[in-house]
Amino acid sequence: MFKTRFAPSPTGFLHIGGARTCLFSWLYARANGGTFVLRIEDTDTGRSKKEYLDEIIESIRWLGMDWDELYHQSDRFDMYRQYARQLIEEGKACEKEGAIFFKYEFSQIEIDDLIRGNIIFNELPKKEEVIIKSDGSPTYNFSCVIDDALGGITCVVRGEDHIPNTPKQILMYQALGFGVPVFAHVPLILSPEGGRLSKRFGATSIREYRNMGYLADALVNYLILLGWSPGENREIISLAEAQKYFDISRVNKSRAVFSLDKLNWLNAEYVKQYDKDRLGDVVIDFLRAKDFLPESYDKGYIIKVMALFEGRITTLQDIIDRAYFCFCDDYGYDEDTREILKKDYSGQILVLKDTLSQLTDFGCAAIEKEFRAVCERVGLKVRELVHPVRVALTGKKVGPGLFEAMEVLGKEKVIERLTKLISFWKEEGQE
RNA sequence: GACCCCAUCGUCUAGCCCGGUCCAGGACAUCGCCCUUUCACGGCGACAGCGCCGGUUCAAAUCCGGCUGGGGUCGCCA
Repeated sequence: MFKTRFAPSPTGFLHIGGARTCLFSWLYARANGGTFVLRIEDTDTGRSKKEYLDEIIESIRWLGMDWDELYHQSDRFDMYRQYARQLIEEGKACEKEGAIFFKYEFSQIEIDDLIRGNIIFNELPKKEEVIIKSDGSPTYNFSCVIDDALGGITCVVRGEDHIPNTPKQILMYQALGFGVPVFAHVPLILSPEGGRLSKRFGATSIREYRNMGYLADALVNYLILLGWSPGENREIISLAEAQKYFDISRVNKSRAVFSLDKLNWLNAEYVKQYDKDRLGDVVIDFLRAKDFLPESYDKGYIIKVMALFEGRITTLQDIIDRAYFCFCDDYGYDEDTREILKKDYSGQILVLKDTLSQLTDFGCAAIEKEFRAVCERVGLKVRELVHPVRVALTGKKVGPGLFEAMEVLGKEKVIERLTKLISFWKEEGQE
């Protein structure tokens, strides 16, 4: 039976690195039909905060992971102290300056690591380790060993920054008479600058990525690819599928640099391939969180707007920035559209307006047919009329396909906005 | 400083365990071309890599050793 765990400390938000470690641990358990435990390492009572804990739990859920057990180390202090006392009685630990120290002898220690093979330590820098602090709380190394042993964790999956802790912990397992589990130290994630993923790099917490408009499925897919590969040149893979193929021994030993470019590509890819109805729900949630959702919104309309921008946006935030005209009428014409609006096409647009207003089928195919016919009638190339009309309808120089956009906006708004452009030219002419 | 980890295109990686099929495959990014009402999407193509040295071998990205480079840890933080 496989059993793994993820043991976050609620002293900060869940960041990219932690999420990836959690993911690999979860994947390893699920790929083998095992169980997964969430253990909250809140032994540092001063630094642990409930808001961090809530954020961590929310992020893990958002990414699509679940767990079979969840417990807090802060509920188990008595137990840790009991084991420490046992060590004192056995002469393996001693009380000093109000704290309890575990004493150990040097010996060669071998770590059984699923990712990097065996790691051998020939020397340790110290010969004693604090296990119970003077305030009565346990230290990380001690509570970690006891919980992993008692919880029946078969493989400890954690970041490679814990490798130096492992020999000390193995000594504790042995002193306590527990069996030693297998380990899997996953490599760290580096920031694009090469250093550790931290303050230097803009966004590090999972929540920030959510706020920026990344899809959970895309972010998870990206994280899965960072250090592991399903092979066969596959890049797009869901959590559910990764669960089938994940093999922890194939996780890379080397550190990986976080690439926002690749995440962006994956996110755009997911936006394109996502089930339309589901994307609608996700977008609605996002817009609501951003306080951009109209009081009376129509999911069908939002799905149509998304179709308009499919292949043109990378994050959900782009909808707010670029599809503003789909939700509001109070936009002005961008500065960079001056060149397009320089020439006055009022006459031709008036013809277009009249023709379109008589159209009964306001579908994009019919609109395009009429639009081209009008161009021919007034002696303009299609491109000459397309650009000013786009500015009229969107306020922008670039945007979605014009005829599709017209269909989505509907006849009434199109006519209204064309009229507005004609009066814009009128005013310009008077100045 | 001590202990430990790592090393394939700029980046993520396949290949490495079981040497030849690899003058190293895919992807992102970049740059061209095509498509086109703009921007994109898409299609096609280009650029670009086995850190170095030595060994083993008929043959090494693949095995061994050394070097160099990068990283982690050395808290009554986790």
